[in-house]
Amino acid sequence: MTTQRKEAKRERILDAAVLEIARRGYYGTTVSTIARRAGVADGTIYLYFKSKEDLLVSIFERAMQRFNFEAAGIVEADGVGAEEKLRRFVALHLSLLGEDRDLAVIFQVEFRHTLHILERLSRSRMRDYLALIARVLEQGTEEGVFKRDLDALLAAKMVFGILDEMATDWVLSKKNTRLASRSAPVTDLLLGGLRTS
Amino acid sequence: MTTQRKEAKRERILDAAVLEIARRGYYGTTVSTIARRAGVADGTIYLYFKSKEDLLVSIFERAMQRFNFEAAGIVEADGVGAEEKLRRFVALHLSLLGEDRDLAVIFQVEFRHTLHILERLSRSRMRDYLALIARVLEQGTEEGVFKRDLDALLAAKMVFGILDEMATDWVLSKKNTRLASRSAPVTDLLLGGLRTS
DNA sequence: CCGTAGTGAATGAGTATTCAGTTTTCTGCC
DNA sequence: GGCAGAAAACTGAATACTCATTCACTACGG
Repeated sequence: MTTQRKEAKRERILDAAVLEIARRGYYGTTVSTIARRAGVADGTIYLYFKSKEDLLVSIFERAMQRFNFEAAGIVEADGVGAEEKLRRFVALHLSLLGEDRDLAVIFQVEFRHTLHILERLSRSRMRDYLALIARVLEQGTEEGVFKRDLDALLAAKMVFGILDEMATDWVLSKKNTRLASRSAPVTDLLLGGLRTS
Repeated sequence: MTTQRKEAKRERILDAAVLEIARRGYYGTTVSTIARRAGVADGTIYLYFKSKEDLLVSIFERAMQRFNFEAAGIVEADGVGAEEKLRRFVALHLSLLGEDRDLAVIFQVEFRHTLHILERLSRSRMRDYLALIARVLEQGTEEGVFKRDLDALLAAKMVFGILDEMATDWVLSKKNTRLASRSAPVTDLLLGGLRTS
């Protein structure tokens, strides 16, 4: 079997897992259910993934790879100011999650299942993502547009916190709003704060 | 048995549950383990709680009652400006979680187990908590110190998002920092934003 | 001495993972 | 092309658990 065909099957299993886990939750989804949706036998799952948990982590890895790739494109753009980069970053985060509700559910809910999984995830790709935000903030202070005394990493976590809460709130809301529509108010608050200027 | 003694036993079970679930996770903790730590038989748990899930929800209810009580005290204080109220609110949130790591773990991780539980929780006490933040922001716009065009509820969610991320980050970090030490930078960013003024 | 509270072994449902057997794909040869 | 044999991929029923919940019985307090 060619590498390409194997890769495609792996993707099919991951897609099936995203769909089922988003709807029934990680513990509510059996490996059999995922296998059935992917059109393979239960045992086949274990040819591609070490365990059910490994499957969940692989969903995360695949998604974060895309997130980080796109985010890096924004951060590394030449001749773009920090403010504009931040604007784009916020829009990107909200768009990527807002365009795939199943994935959003998994990111906002299912990945937080146990301290153990959360620790594993946050130690990996998550760090890179936060570092990218921090880079934008550092650029901003260098340009003199962002405050001089900013702790870039801490501030990056706050930026992430806002985006994360927007996503969770959207996932939980029944209303049919677009997540990306919150880009502007989020950026405004981040840049200008609550105070009147 | 007096109501008081019954209440005390219920509290003991809740305390035991907080401790065990924080350490092993909800799914990693058996009802037997909780019973053993509380010094009661397995069956006794079911005299006080409908199910294991009800136990988790009861932990949330008990904690949120305290949170909301203390938060309401801040929001309803007479003769205090919105900026100062926000400062106090941030400090309160970070202190309450920072002083009880087990409870913090449960809040930041275990409560988010399934969409189902999260929905249940966010529809109840969580709403009130957000509403309290929103009230402070509204007061600020009325006073003219906060921006006029603020969507108070949306901004409240952003405030909450930052606090929530600070707490999660603290829970996941091995370092021995105090969560409350982040009060000042959080408040600064919220009030003044990233931009130089 | 009775009703309330508590007990903990038994139940029964659920399911991740394995593995002996089957099918498909690949390889080298005519 | 086509074919045998080997290797790789796949299958799904059986295994080997784990645990929430129940309930017949016991102990206790008023």
